[in-house]
Amino acid sequence: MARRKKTVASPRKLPEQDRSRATVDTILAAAARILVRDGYDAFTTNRVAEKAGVSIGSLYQYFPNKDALLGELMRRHTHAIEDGIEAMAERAKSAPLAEVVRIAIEHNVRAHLVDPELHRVLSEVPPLGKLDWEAAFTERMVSRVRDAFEAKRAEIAVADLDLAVYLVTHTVEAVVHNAVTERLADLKSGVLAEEVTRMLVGYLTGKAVPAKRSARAAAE
Amino acid sequence: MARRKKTVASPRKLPEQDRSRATVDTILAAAARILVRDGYDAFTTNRVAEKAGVSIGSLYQYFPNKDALLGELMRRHTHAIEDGIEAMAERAKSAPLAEVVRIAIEHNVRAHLVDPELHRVLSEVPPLGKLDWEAAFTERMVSRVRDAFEAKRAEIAVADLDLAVYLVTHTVEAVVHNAVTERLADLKSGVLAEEVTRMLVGYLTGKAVPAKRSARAAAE
DNA sequence: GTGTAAAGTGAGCTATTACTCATGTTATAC
DNA sequence: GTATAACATGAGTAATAGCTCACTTTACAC
Repeated sequence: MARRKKTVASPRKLPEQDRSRATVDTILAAAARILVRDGYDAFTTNRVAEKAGVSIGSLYQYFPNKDALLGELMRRHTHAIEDGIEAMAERAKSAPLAEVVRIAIEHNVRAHLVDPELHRVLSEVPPLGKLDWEAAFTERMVSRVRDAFEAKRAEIAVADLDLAVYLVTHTVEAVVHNAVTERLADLKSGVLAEEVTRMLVGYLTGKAVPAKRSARAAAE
Repeated sequence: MARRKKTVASPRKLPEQDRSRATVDTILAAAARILVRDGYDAFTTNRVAEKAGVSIGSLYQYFPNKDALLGELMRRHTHAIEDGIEAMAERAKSAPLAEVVRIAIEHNVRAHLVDPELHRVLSEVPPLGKLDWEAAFTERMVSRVRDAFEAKRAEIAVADLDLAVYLVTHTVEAVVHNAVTERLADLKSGVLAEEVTRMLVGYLTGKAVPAKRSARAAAE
């Protein structure tokens, strides 16, 4: 490392022609590839430029510093995830408690399955840290879940609502996050989501929730 | 960074006199302090030596490289935690399921409350990574919980025992880990442990677990 | 076709890091 | 008291990181 003081900041120059937009994309693609394949240690600006097939000069024409490059990578990944979050929040409004929990989990699962490896690396990256990035997801989830729980207060048997929100959100985040690398099959099949839902709803309502028979038939 | 290839390795020289043992302790104390207060970026060997009030030469007399210093820090912290783990495992053997879960949580809480800040930083450190270190705790917990669950199989209503073990261990770890920074009061008072126990036991047995009025929520 | 701005280049500067080694100081052995 | 090993020092080295800048090439406007 040589210097590291600046924060993210906006691109030094906004790409105007298609050529340069392509360059930016190439750089970001190379950055992601290096991060995923070789880890953060190998993630140097020179290496990114080399792998992207452009000169470092070009890289620094569009990214004022290393953190900005990382930041843009996060921005784009986040953006790719957030499509549909509003739709889910909407669905949750008029849904029963169990469905709210299920939706929260589903959303979380979806977020983790958009380029899972990149997601994982980004969440472990030091500079802006999990504290700035992954925590942002959790925080947004927390506030949505909070709202939903308040609306369904009557159905919830837990005395301390804050604690309930904390437990639910962090359980979901952690279980799903780890499942990406440890139980991917259960994640994709929905088995894990169903099990966690049962656990959380049971806890929240204070009543046992019977297991559905396999797969996840919606029927009733 | 200049070089970084070697793995942990043992001390270059074993301190024989009290003077040098004190030096080693001072170095480790400074290392911990820097990690906790200024983060991993500030954790350079020169800085550690400076803050410890010894020369870098001395540092490298007892630690063959930077990772070894970090490794020893982890070793000592781990050691401080593991006192009593056997006693707990023993207690768990003859305990009912609910008690097994509670003991697992208690152990985890205890582990996180031995120098909580250091614990957190160590678990986020890149080199040996959470993958080598914190995961080691979880893994040991996983295997103990597995054994305990198998012994109590009859009481457990969850079909997939593997999944149950996975859910329980990762929930405990994540919830407790985050609680250190987000809900320390509930962690220390035992409220969080009780709540998580209720949630997990309810899930495992398939029956709702009534809230106790233990600890601090007096009358009924 | 010519002027101008965008896009692209890469040698090299500066800062910093992990680590060495020749040398000095203190404690123990006898 | 002296020899010897343990302990301690810190200026210096090699590697590598982030980033600059003087310069060339390409595309667009007219």
